Amino acid sequence: MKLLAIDGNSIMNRAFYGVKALATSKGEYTNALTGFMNVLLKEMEAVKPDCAAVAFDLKVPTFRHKSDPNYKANRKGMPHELALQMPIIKEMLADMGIACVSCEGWEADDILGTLSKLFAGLDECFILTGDRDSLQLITQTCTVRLATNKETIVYTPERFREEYGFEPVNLIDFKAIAGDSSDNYPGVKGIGEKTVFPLIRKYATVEAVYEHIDEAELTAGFKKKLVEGRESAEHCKMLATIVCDAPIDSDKEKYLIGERDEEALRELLSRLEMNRLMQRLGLTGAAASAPKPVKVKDLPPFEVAELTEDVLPAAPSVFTFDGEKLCIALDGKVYHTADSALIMRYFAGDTEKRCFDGKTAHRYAFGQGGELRGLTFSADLAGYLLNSQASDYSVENLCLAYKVAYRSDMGEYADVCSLAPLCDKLSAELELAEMTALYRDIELPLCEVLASMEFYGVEADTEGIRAFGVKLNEELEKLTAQIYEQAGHEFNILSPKQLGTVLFEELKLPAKKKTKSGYSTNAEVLEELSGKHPIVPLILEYRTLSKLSSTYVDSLLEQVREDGRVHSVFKQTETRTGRISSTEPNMQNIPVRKPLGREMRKFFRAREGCLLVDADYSQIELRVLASVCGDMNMQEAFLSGKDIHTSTAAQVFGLPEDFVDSSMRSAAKAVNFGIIYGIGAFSLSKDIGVSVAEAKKYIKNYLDNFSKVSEFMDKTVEDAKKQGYVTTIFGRRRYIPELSASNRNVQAFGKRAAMNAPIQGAAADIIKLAMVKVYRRLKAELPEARLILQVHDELILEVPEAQAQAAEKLLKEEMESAVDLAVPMTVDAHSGKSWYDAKG
DNA sequence: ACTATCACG
DNA sequence: ACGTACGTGATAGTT
Repeated sequence: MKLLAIDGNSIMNRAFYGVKALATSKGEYTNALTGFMNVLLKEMEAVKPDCAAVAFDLKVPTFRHKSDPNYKANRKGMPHELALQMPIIKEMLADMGIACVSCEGWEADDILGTLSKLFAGLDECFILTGDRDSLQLITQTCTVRLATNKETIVYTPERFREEYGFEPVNLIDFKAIAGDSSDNYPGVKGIGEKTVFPLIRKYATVEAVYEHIDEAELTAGFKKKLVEGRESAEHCKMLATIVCDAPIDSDKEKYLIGERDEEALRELLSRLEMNRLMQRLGLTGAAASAPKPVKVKDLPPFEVAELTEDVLPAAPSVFTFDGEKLCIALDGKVYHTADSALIMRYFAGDTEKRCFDGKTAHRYAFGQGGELRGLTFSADLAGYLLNSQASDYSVENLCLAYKVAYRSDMGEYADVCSLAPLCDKLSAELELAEMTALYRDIELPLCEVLASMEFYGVEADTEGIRAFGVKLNEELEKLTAQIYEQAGHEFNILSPKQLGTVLFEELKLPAKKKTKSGYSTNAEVLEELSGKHPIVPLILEYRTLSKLSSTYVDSLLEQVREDGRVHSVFKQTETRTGRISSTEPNMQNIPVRKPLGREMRKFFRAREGCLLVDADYSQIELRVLASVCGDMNMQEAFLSGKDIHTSTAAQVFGLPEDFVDSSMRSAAKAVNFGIIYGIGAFSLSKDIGVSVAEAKKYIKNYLDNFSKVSEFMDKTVEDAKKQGYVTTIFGRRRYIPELSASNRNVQAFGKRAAMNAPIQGAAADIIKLAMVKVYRRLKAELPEARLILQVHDELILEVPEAQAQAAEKLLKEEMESAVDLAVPMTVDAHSGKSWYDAKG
């Protein structure tokens, strides 16, 4: 028989620290559970055992209070966030038919040892742990599978010998002398691994080492220490030895993997919102042969029929649409059709509709020269507003998360059949979370705007791009030759590994080892090295050009459609802050900061007879901050139309504005950015090239001058801790589970995210609202003008030349008046034939 | 699938 | 003692 024996504590611990903070919408922690199950399933797949057992320590983690005298003693134990997940994993394992073994007074290690003895001989045993202690258990039939952050290392006796140079069983002798800080036994003081390796390789055991201590090749000092530490070594050998006779059940049959209790598992995983795992276990979806939850089984099935002219709904209905096939659910019946004329008849009707993925339906309607009317709900958008950090807003997942029966019994119509109760539930949740207005007035109408932007796209000058690419490639070839010459040989310049070897080993440039896998060669490092060797600037140049060539020339050309335009996809449920994102291609990161890259923007242009009208908010995030924190000093700068960075510099440096020079202004600019991002002195100092102490002074001066900003940040973090989320002025939420993590860095990140979200999020709300308003006014007043792009604080229209001026005025007006805050939302607008020209 | 890098706001 | 600013997407190299 094959046994997979798992060190439950060790793997849970690894999973807890290795998997980012995860929690359910109710705040229940799930990261260790997720990590554990991922490893478990992977190992089951690899080992294919008949038996399995998970060993746990029985030291029950207690929830001691600070006033408890034992509090300190417990501090090094398990963090609460992990402790809370321990009983759950046991329940989960039980539901999976896997035995959990623990034993009063015995550690998980000992249980593993005992199991390995039980399954010795004709059986095979695989021990899964994250702890190298167990390597002593390796035998011909017992393999240790060591879980690391990346992969599982399989330790056979051969593999162990290769690495350590002695037999697995002598690991205890090694540790007895070298000690083990994590298990807290000292070994022999003053003797480390380096000294012990040759000793154990030669003599194998502690006893033998002392027997031959006179002939050993050791300095007198080491010998003395060894002799003095003899007692400790012998004691530690006992501590290091895993005991193999724990009183556990010795009936092998008891460890056979049993049947899963699918019902219980489904309920547990669904409560924990571990949807991917459910899928992996085949507990959801039409494909699952598992018995359906009673709820669904008892519901009456929908009658399925082809949609025809005479059954076009006159009453409110729900629909799904995948780009070809329309499915409508109404009164316990599902109607479906792929007939575009019929689909458009349905879409054009004013009757109330609720759906999933309204953007796709809208875009299809535009493609057919019509429109979708009467849409009052799109479930994906509601799911996104309720929890912007979920990764999947499918109907199935939403049903799971909001406890609505998913009608998997209806096969391909499962989504549409589940949709009406799901929308009801989501509407109620939006109301509870006070996001109905945000939903109704911004998010839902925006999906039509985005559909329109995707449908119209933006014209791309393929000839121009091609020619630009040719020029780049000529330059790249020259650079390649020069770089090879400087290096003395050919290599792959884009390989960080090879480049690192060339720069830091062959050319002996000073390295700061930064990344996990080797030398860091990013632009920041290379900039510093720029004067030290002529190859460095060549490489920087090569990187720049090759980025332009691969990302912005080659791949862009592939994305231009037959109509000569690129139709980016604008994702509305992607970011945690409320921004939209852009893909295929990403039109929100087209180069602009450096002159050469900026040239790219000449290739995005208005179609014949049109101009592009471009408008962007000036300092929208700082204006939002000034407004929401109520700092009159900061507001004054915006109200009087001052340059905010100069004004900030004057205050931070305590000088009149006339005395602020450009380096002071740019330092102040960095401080302003830092404030928005949740400032840290270290990063600020790195950014502007001053000492950390100096940076600290800047920050203190800033916060002293703008005291309301400081108060706002503190209060925001407080609120986030109390409620679990922060909100924007429009009520958009972002949950910050990281704030209750035990890891300090994770917590620090949570704080910064909490400070940033109300600002970045409000700016996103504002431009989204502006987009809806601009879209509506254009439709009414300048129907030939199109909103075609959004770049976070910037909107771009394509407008017939004669109407460009009017459009520019309209655009500026609507953007500036989208919200009424304590400071003006100033907008700069320009027109031009290309994006380059229109950017001003 | 992950890492390093770099493009944008 | 330790790590280091918010939010994205695309590419090429590496595992």
